[in-house]
Amino acid sequence: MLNERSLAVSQQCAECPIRHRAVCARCENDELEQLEEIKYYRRFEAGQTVIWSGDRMDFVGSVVSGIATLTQTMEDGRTQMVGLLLPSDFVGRPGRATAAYDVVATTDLLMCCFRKAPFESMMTRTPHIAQRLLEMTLDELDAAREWMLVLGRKTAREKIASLLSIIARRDASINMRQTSGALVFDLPLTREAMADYLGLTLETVSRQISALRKDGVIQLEGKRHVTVPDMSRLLDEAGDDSDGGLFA
Amino acid sequence: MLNERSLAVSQQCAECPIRHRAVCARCENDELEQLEEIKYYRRFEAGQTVIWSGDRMDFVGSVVSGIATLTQTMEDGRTQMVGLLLPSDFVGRPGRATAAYDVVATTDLLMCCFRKAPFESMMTRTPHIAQRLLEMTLDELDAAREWMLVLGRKTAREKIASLLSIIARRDASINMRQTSGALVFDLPLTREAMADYLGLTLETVSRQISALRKDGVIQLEGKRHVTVPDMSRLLDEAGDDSDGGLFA
DNA sequence: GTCCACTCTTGATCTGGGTCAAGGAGATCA
DNA sequence: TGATCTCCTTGACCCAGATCAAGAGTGGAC
Repeated sequence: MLNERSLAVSQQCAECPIRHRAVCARCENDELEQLEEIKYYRRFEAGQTVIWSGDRMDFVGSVVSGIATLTQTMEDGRTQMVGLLLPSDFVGRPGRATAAYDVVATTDLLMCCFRKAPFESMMTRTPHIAQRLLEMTLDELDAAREWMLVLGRKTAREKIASLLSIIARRDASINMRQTSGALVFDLPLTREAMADYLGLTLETVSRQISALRKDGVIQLEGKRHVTVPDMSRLLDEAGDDSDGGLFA
Repeated sequence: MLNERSLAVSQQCAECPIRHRAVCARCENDELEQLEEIKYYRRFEAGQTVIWSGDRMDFVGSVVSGIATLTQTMEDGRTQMVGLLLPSDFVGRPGRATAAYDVVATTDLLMCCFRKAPFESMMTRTPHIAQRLLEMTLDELDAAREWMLVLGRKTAREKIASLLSIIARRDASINMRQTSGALVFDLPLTREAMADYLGLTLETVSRQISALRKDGVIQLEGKRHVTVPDMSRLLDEAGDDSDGGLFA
């Protein structure tokens, strides 16, 4: 998941948000070289599944560009998105053989992968890599818990506003497309994907977005291009007291 | 959060589920002694707050006995429980100065704490402690994501059944109170706490528990003492396809 | 062009769970 | 033997969001 630390890292390294530094910003050159040897890139088209829940997973890696989602599905088809993977976010779990969630590319996606076994052995030899992964995992845990509040207690309108704030903030940090006070960005998700993230139906998502537009909280150009004239207004709609600490 | 690994650990060490081994089962004796030097116990009564969200947190630790909850609260009073801390579960975050959630003792609670600064420096010197914490954190992350599905997509009845399965399974692992095929345990939470965990109101929790009782899925003796005659029936009600991987 | 597929919007209606309200069942204390 | 408090149950009613249904853009293929 996205957070301030990984954003900072991704800004350092434009070509590849990882350059192994998202994995470990403290690595020395020889360690980076070792990582270099076991890394490879994988490219996915929008809509492609990166890995299915339950599949054998013999790599770990992180997102270079594009967006992927983590989803869980019940046997009757109900699905819940449990994570949004943005550039520099880490995927995979050292110490586990199979994937726990479906990972799907929402947009065209480039991933930087490391074969799991050598990555793990490197981890035992290079303590600060484990520490770095621990920090990242704790950030993700916080994000997941933040999202539990959204799912459990917020209204549909608040949920939409929460999601828009997250995307807006992430986009502002990465692209710096601010002019005046307004934030402008493109929604990287369909209404259905937003619904799966928010525990809503796509109709409700559509209705609430329309309502926010009607009330002037956001402006829409087409279906995906969003302008937020007043970010604090949006945060207010999201019901977030604190401005900090929230991310995807 | 509870999981199979930490359960196994807690079974090894009856007196104190940690004995530092929940922190690291691989520690050598001299490392254990170092931990011994910086450890201390704290005792809380049922209902007491261990720490408030935003407070300075200068320790990490884990639960020895009793149950605590992690909750988030919005300024209008809506609250969402984001974690249930059972014996051997870890609390606190290396590298962060303030608590992110309210931690409240639900029952009388004994915690084994370590002062944060020395614990952190020990962590950098003892790589497998960081790895152990990483494993535990990844387990918690999985649990949080599992819970996102519960919060986002399950019905009230399924939510109750999910929570009961978790508690039943945890209790079965710890206390081994199985006779015949039935599981028997006491609910460690009030209806209100269950509601906060499940994103429901306490009235709905009460109604759904009554419904499950009426339908023979569970039996109740008093308000808290539960018998599950057929665990697979309960799991079925919870809508869980897979039996594994679920915990609090 | 004009199909077709996909995504999105909007309306009408229904319903699960929230809200409000009135007790009940145990505890603890005097 | 109540008095009171906390926790829980149950009923009546209501509403936010689900469901069902009917289009409206939009864009690619031919």
